[in-house]
Parts: sequence; structure tokens; C-alpha cells
Amino acid sequence: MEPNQTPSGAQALELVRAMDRLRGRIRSETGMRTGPWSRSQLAALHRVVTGPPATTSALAAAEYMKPQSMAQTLAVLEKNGLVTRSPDPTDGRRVLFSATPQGHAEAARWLDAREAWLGEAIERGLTAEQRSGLKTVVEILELLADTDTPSSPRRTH
Amino acid sequence: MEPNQTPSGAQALELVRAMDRLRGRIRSETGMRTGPWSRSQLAALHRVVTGPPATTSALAAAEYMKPQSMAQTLAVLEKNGLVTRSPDPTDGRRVLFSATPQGHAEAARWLDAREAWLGEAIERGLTAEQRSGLKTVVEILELLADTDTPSSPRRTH
DNA sequence: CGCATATCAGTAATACTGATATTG
DNA sequence: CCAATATCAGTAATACTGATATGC
Repeated sequence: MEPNQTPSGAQALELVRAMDRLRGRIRSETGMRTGPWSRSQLAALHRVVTGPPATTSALAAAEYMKPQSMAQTLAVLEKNGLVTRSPDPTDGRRVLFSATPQGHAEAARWLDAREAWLGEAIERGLTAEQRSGLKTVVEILELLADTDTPSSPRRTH
Repeated sequence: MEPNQTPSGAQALELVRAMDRLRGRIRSETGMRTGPWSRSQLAALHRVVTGPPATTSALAAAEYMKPQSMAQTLAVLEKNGLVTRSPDPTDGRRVLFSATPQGHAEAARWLDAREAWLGEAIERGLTAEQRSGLKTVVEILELLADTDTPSSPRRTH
């Protein structure tokens, strides 16, 4: 009646279920947006704030989305003056996005505020040992996200 | 320019980013559905297959969603004969959902198949040590999801 | 009456697919 | 001509809010 034929299959299911539930909890505590920016907008902003100017496609690939989806997100950021576009001097097809001063300011203001509830949960709900284990947790999740599979890419990370 | 004022705030941001990216990767590898059922449908089905008959509200609370959202999900499952409803004998307001034989069969067929890519990634991308650490990862994520905060609930889990 | 539960209806946020133009 | 990039347009999947009916 139950699945779990392989150990990894069972682990995969449990991991996804746990992530979905935590995601749901965060949503229920936080709402979809903290302040004026949505989650995906802040994720994209984070990239251009912390990294070099990048194309829509590159940003999309880094977040494992389609370029059209990232373009939508960037359009909002651009319209509000958080990012600017400039043509790539060496490749006329490309448009490079980078953060404006306002973009940096908004990132600094909202990026960690967005996860305030989770920050508190980490302090309240975890032991000191578990808190120190969080680094490993993040490491493993990123490793899985960027796993190189036969048909697929590795990430800029 | 960067946030990360508190250690927990920084950890929270990193954790959420990692989960979002892994989620994106899974989406890009798998699509939103494996077979005929969506992710949220299978999550709800999983609950009624592995647990006792439950109300829409209880299932919603367990997944940290609104009852109306869970009701939508259950409606599809019901329409396709995977779950059935029966009135609660002791409380006329309540409707209890449980899995049909078909529901059990579909759960067995699809629940772990859905996470096939992640299962492979676990085998390919992680060391034996990291794989054994996955149990702790899931444990921590569930703990965080069910953290009891001043204004909020704990879960049936 | 006040509260919990379910349900009807409409909405928001997210990322997708398809099609088209332009440049390398 | 083919591949990569960007963009216009429409769509799908998800969970939300508001309003209403009914039973405790």
C-alpha cells in the first residue's frame, strides 16, 4: 500500500514533504510578500545585488526557471527602479541587468526581513546543536539542487 | 549592503534560498505533475492513505493551508474516485474523507514515482555520509515547520 | 448568539508553453 | 541556416480572500 521501494525513493519523498510543509508554514505565517516585494522578486534582486551583471537567461538558469518567467520578475524590478539594463558590448543579443543604488537599498532592507519568522523559529525551535547543523542542511540542499544528471546542467551557483 | 544582521536571519535566508532552488530544479526536471496527479493532490492523498479519516479543515491545517484550498484539492481526488466522504456520526458539521481502494492503489503507484529525479540525485550527488545525514535534514525541516510560536499552533504531524 | 465547518465565487502570484524577431 | 537571446501573448497550477449556509 505504501511506496518506498528504494531507500532513496523514500528519502526523496520525505524530504519533499518536509520542504513543502515548511514552505506552507512560512507562507501561512508571512504571507506571500514581506513589504512591497514578492519572494521571487527578492530572489532575483539578491542575485544582481550580490553578483555581476547578468542576462535574463543566466539568472533564470541559476534559479532553475524559464527565461520568460525571470523576465517577468525583472520587469517589475526594473519598472520600480531596482535594476537597470544595459546592452552587452560584446554580444548584441544580450542585455545585462544590474542593481541600482535603490536596488541595493531595498535588498538590504527587505531580504532578511522576509525570513523573520523562520529566523525566530530557528532560535526557538532548534537546539544549539541543530542550529549548527543547519549549515550542513543548506549544503546538502544546494548540492541536490545542482546535481549534475546525465541530461542536465550544472549551475553557476 | 548585505542583510544578515543576526546569525539566525542569515541562516533563514540561506535555507529558504536553498529550498527554493531545489524546488525549482525538481520542477524543471519533473514538471508539475508526474502522471495524472499534481503535487498537492498527492500530498493530500498521502495523508488520507496513511492516516485516519479526516476533515478538510484538519487536512488543511496539517499542510498549513486554508480549508478552501484543501477543499479544491480534495474535490479533484473525490471526482476521480480516490477519496470518499462520509458524515461524522458525532458532529453534523463535519465531513470525513478517507481513501478508496483506488486511492490506495494510485498512491502506491505514484507517490514515490513523483520524486524519482530527487531519488536519483540523492544517489548520484551525495556521499554515503551525506545520505545518512538526510534523516537529520528532514527532522530539522519538520521541526521548523511545526515550531510552536507565540501566536500559532502545533501540528498533528 | 457565537464559533466551527463546509462551500460558492472570485482573485492573486507564480511559472509555464507557444510564437516571433534579432543577432552571432 | 542554425543556435541563443529576448520578448509578446496566452495558459496552467496553486493557494488566497470574501461571503454564505448550516450544525454545535
